Amino acid sequence: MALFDFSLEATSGHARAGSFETAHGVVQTPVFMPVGTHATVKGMTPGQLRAMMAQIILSNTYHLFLRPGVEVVEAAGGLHGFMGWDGPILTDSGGFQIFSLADTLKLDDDGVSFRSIYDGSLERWTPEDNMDIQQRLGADIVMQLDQCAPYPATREFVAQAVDLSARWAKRCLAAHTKEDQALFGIVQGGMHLDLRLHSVDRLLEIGKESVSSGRKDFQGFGIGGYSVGEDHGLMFETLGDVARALPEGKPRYLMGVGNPTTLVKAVHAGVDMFDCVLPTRTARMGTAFSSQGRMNMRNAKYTRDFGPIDETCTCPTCAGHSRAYIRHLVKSNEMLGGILLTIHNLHYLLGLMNRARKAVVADEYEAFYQAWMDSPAANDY
RNA sequence: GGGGGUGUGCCCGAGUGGUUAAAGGGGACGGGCUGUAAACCCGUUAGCUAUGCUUACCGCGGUUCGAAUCCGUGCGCCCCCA
Repeated sequence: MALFDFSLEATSGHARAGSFETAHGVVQTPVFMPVGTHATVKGMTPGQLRAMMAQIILSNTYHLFLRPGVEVVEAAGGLHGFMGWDGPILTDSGGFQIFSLADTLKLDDDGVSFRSIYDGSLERWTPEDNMDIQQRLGADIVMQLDQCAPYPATREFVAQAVDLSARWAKRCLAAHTKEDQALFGIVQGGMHLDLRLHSVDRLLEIGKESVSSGRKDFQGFGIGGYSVGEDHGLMFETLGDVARALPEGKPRYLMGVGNPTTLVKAVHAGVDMFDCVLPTRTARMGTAFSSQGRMNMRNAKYTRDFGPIDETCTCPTCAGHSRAYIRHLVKSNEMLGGILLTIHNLHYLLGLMNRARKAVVADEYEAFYQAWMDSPAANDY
């Protein structure tokens, strides 16, 4: 099987179980990708990530481009060599950062100018620049440069973002040459189904044209522009139709979504891949995921609670440390608190995706989904 | 024994006559976090029969229309000299 050929191994309703190969190993879906923005999943060593069976991690072009700079990462042998992680890596293009946090960005037909969050210096990317940077960073999967519309936004604005993203998708695809690296296109369109479907059509068309001229196709698709502030659940009014409009034989990656119930529901809708800072960030802030729902470990009720965070959890944190101890660490601002909770939360989400995959393979996803929705864990998200 | 200083809400601490139920910080308590500018941000923190009332700045007494703020006195603590 060629690199990145998506093998759809089982389906259960709309839910899918698949796999694809990268130069750094196989990825089995559905999969959650821990986020390591600055070439590190905050608080985790690569060894710890391996131990919790993280299959693939995400890093960020925007941040690495600004610091330490592409040259440094490239000289270190690419991201894998630089950070000491030999498993698959996906880099986001940085489009999300440019549009969500740079208030001084300037958009023109050819590209985007933006200011560094670190020192305010002016930077400029065309889609071709972005591809060059991501190829040199050397992740296994890279994302096209796109424009992520905020929420709320006018329909006109969202439509314009769809159009720009599609034009950039075409240029990214044309500029991408690295053979052992996959390029994913990104669907935009906000909460408008027709714009979403139009966005999908544009991407499929672009891929087709590229293939017919003897060049490569997108090897998967990101679904961007959700979880940008809209009401909880609004996404699901369109997500299923969007996911299923994408080709069956390519992985579908819902970008930036990571709370447990949303993952269960999105897999139900036909999504294969996820990334999110939620498990790691909330861990550092003192929140634990559990089969009983979210737990704020700062709460006084855990002061003398010497049981594990989650009785049903098999992670190292739950195996060796009590709620009372973790509460104490968090309250004392000890870094170990964040580390232990990060281990636990990632283990929890990775395990959830693992169980989801097994349910799909057994063709029991509907029951799995229902059981989740009826469980106390579902209420809290 | 003499001289000087000081005593504020759970803690530290600002405040020297009214706009002070009392700044600020800490602690405590609660909430938030979704392609990471986040080991971060926000709120609450005297009581009550609660758009008002009561109690509060070491105790007691006084000055004043009005005192955490001024005076007297007692007590505690700190520093210097003997």
